Amino acid sequence: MSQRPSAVRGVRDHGRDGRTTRADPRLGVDALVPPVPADQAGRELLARFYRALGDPTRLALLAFCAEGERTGTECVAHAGLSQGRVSAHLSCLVDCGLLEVRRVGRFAYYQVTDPRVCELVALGTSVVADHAASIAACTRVAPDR
Amino acid sequence: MSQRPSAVRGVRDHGRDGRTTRADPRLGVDALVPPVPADQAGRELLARFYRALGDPTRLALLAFCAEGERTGTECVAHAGLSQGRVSAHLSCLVDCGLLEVRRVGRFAYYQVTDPRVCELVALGTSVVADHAASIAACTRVAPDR
DNA sequence: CAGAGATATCTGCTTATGCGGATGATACCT
DNA sequence: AGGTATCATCCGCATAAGCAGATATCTCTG
Repeated sequence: MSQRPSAVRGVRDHGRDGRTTRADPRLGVDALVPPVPADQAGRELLARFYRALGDPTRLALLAFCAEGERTGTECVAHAGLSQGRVSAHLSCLVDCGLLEVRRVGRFAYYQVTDPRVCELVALGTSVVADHAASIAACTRVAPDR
Repeated sequence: MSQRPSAVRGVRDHGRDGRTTRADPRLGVDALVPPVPADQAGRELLARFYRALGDPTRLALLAFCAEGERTGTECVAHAGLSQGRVSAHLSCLVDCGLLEVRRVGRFAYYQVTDPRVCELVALGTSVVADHAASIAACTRVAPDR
């Protein structure tokens, strides 16, 4: 079946079969393991949350609504898409906890209020800045057709 | 065209037309605006990055490779999917800066090394914990067909 | 109450993305 | 060299998810 990679081949030895582990002192204790849910359902939820951030239109709306409260109509004008589509995007962002909505009469005021959302975006932006070229080249999982 | 929402209607007045803004003292200065790129191309990159996190299989692989270096074959066994698919997932994660790969002979050792990745996952998990029900209900943007 | 504006939802279409399985390219072992 | 294991890429297929446009609701104004 699957072979064990044969140990240490001239590369610096740092573990039983030449591999680093979290116990490896080179990595330090603060390089924590990400708290990804162990159950499939939890991972599906987390994945769905990240997918909500995985659309350029929603990111633009998020930035727009971070500057202050915005009505749906203002968001439509800003996004330049159909009213129905923008409404759906906004609902999605609210459902995922990325945006809050305050309803007054026939108006809906959207705004980013959770500071974690800003941190999340800041971290993402930071990583992207370091890998822009390869991310641009990554045609995701499916080949570029 | 679009009406201006008429100002202040009994609700607490906190702005020109009853809306909060980032200048609103209630929000404080540390409630920063998320640094979403102003250009469409930059947002597309950032969105693509988040989409890489938006798949339960990739999240599972990320967690698996955070515990220490893992070979491709080990990842295949852990994910329980076809070898080709897992390989593509891993390449995607590497391209997006979420995973690093070290190649030795015919083996590829994958591992999470960037602490920002862990922070990113921790933040996401935290927000998801507060909105689990509505995220589960959010059939994304497309209606549930 | 009738008309207009603001939102949300539904329909049908198109593209993106996940999947298995085949194929190909290397590296390792005997 | 020949056989096998590891990993990457390609193919065709099925579903997810984005989009515009049409309605459907509800609210406000006159």
